[in-house]
Amino acid sequence: MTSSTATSSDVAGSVRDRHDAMHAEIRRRICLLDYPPGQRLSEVSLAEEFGTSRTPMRRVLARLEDEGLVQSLHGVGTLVTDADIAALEQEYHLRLELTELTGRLDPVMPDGAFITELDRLITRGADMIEAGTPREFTAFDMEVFQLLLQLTGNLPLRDVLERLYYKTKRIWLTAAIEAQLDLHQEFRIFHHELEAIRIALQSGDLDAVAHIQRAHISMSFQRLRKKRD
Amino acid sequence: MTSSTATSSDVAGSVRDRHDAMHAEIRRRICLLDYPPGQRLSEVSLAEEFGTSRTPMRRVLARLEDEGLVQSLHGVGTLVTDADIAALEQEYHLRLELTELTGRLDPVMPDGAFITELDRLITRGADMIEAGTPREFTAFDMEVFQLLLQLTGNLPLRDVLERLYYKTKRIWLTAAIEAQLDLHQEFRIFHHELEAIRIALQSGDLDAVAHIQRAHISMSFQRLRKKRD
DNA sequence: TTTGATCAATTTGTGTACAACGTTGGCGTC
DNA sequence: GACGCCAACGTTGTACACAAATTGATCAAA
Repeated sequence: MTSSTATSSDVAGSVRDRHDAMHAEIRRRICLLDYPPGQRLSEVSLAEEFGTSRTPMRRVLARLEDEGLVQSLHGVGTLVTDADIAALEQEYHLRLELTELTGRLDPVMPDGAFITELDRLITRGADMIEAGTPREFTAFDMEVFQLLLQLTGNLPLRDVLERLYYKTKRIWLTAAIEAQLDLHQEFRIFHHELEAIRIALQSGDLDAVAHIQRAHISMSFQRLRKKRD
Repeated sequence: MTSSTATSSDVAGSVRDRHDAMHAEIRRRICLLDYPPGQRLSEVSLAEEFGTSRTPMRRVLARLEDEGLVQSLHGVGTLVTDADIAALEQEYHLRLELTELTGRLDPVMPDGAFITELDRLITRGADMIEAGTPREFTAFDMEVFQLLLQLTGNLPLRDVLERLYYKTKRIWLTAAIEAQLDLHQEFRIFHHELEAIRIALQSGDLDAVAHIQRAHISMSFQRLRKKRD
């Protein structure tokens, strides 16, 4: 899960790896709506679950707060942040542009393992079109995102895109469910996107891959906005 | 999620404001090379200086670590991160593109107070060309950056640009000093840039302002790279 | 002199008790 | 019945004591 953390130096990163693992897991739960917006998280409960004390858990939650996924209020609790439409719009616009940048900044031509993994995901996605739940679809979407992120070697760009993804995806999902968006149609469109990306990859055109992603992110947000009216 | 985070609700943000103030101050010292790369920071000393204990200070340092300005090593200390040329190059490329975006994503037409402040800074910069020290120049550069950042209303973009600025500026400065770059020439060029920006602002062309900034960031990095050979 | 191990000192990481703060429910009064 | 006060409770923020880890010095042996 926390595979490619590349704690540059040595084995001393074991402590940091534990923190990263906790952070990734809680972030995943928030994105999968296991912790829906408004949910109150308990520092002591989470600390006990991960077999540690409040101190390290508080550091993880503080990082999630800096990333805008939770908000800690003195005397109240640590709450999963709720939808902020204005912020969501700004984050989406920025995500569009940054996604396009992945094709221009340090593009990394994928190796065989990458293609194999992508094909595996495409097949899994095809099976999921009919029988998939929203939760499974979101988990699938996360995996695809993490894979395609490797197409740029620009690490700061990766970090920013990852942050924006986790901050926008769950809000999009809650809004999509609330607006009764046709999720099965979304699955089909996503499947088409992946096939288009695969074709572009076979041509070795990473810039095209980036623009395909950009187009689909844009359209996805447009569909949601149209449905909300 | 940095400085101007509009502590949404009420006075309860006083605690958070204290943290933000400590964070901004230490970040400033790092950027001004008061804490040069490799410097070892003491949690207890900093805590005492800011009139608090290690716990809140550790949270501030953890945030600085997430931003890549320091690195904490168990049993060793908290060290100001050193130059990483490969990372610097990636950060600069990303900064270029994001700076250009400020002219397209939620551009904010400046009001009178903004122009007044810009004129004040330009005048101060002119006085500094002959008599300014590298430290004063950097502090001046920081003020200009913070002001021009207000030309975009896209908050996530602001956050990312701010992070990249503080991560790259100090490394550029150390490398510039080490490569014996002509800092007075850099001052003059910067002064010209500000006058060009002022003209573009009078035309109300925020996209031009963004491109001027982009061009100067690019050229600044090019001059440094040429000097390093 | 060089090399090696051992130990003390310093630093970050963790656990825990307590303070600060907001919420909620009950109780009393109007 | 409605409104307001207040106290008890739960939660986050802070302080401090201790554990874990690395570094540097010191000393002994080859």
